[in-house]
Amino acid sequence: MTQDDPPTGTRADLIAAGLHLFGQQGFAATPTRALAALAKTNVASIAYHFGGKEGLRLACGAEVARRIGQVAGPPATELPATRRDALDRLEAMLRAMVVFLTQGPQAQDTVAFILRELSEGGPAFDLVYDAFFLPKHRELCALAGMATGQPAEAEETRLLVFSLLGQAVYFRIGQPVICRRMGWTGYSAAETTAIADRLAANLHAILRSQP
Amino acid sequence: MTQDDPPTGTRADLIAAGLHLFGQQGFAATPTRALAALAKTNVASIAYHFGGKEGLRLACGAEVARRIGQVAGPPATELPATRRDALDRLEAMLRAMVVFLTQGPQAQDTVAFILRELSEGGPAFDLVYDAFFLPKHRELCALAGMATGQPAEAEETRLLVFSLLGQAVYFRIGQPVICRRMGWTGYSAAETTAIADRLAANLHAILRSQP
DNA sequence: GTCTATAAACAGATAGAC
DNA sequence: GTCTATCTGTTTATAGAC
Repeated sequence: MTQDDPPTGTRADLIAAGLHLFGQQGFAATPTRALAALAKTNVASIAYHFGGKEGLRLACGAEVARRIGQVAGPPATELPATRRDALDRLEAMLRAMVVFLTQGPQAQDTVAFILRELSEGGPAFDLVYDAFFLPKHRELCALAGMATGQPAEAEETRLLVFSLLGQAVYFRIGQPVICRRMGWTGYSAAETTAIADRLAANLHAILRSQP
Repeated sequence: MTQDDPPTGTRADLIAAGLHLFGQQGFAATPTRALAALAKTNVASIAYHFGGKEGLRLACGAEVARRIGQVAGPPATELPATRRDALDRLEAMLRAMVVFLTQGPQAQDTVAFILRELSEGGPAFDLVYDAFFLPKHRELCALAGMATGQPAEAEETRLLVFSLLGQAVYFRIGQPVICRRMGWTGYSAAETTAIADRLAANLHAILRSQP
């Protein structure tokens, strides 16, 4: 139910509506009527399918965990052979993350929903932390550790990885500020590339100066 | 009224309650009764002093702009003489920002409120952008431009400054994730220092590799 | 499974005494 | 300026027809 097939029909429509509206306006600010209207169904179906508004929120969290499991895949079977390989893999993952955060068709809703749950301390947060954040961060730490020569789970390495991730996440969270200051109307392909190039340059500079 | 003396009495209590609760739970999720209770007054006083809940939100925004104006001060009169000076000033400002974001007695509420308004696209956002974000970012760009030898308002410079800021902001926004992964219970002095050292090291690595 | 109609709780705003 | 009591609209959840 967490890792299996995607939901269908009215359930899927309501979850899609939940991801979109909860992510955009927040949980409390979203009336059930708006959810039902966006999903082209009636308010009662929320209670029928999920037991209530709160149940829909949890179902959205489960769906996010499922989608992310699909995209991220297993945490890479073999470790890279050389420092150079580790650095390349780190850059590839960082670039993929920027693309996922700034572009992404349905990813936009997924990302917004997670960030909402994070800032609201919502119940879906634990789910996503265990299913995604923790394993992904460990994977990045293993690569960063190999690139710097330090232990993967050392405090410095974990903090270093967070500082790298933070740059990417900020461009999603601070989008309104950034776009206004940059004179952009949004993130199209050109802007995403500019951001990814900047962060890749930072990555190399930071890791090169490390040991 | 925007730059003058701080509010007093019931007005101040309500604004403090607004900053705290709006920042923590969001605007829509905060009932007026909770605001009145925290401010140790009655619900009617919100309408009396601010015209309504929305008015209180704006007053909170104005108060944030006022506090920030106090802390940030004027944008530094003279530019640094050498590249080395520019780098030192950048590091000092970055460290001050980390302390402001992670420590800070009343700053915690102030920061949370701004981030809420940012993510909700609230009306207080424009106020804070003009009063703080834009001038501060310009100041940082001037320093970064001097440190890298590029024009202060070049796209690369503006993006570089955002990537530096993003690291700092993320440690505030992602606090729940970060603390769980690091095994921290919160940000005390030791953790703040560790973060600031990490970001200062990143700053030097990035700017050194720039030109 | 889907829908309409309604119930019960709650929201923000306000009138009017003090 | 402060407060209690109340008004009016909206919310979520549910009962019951189809």
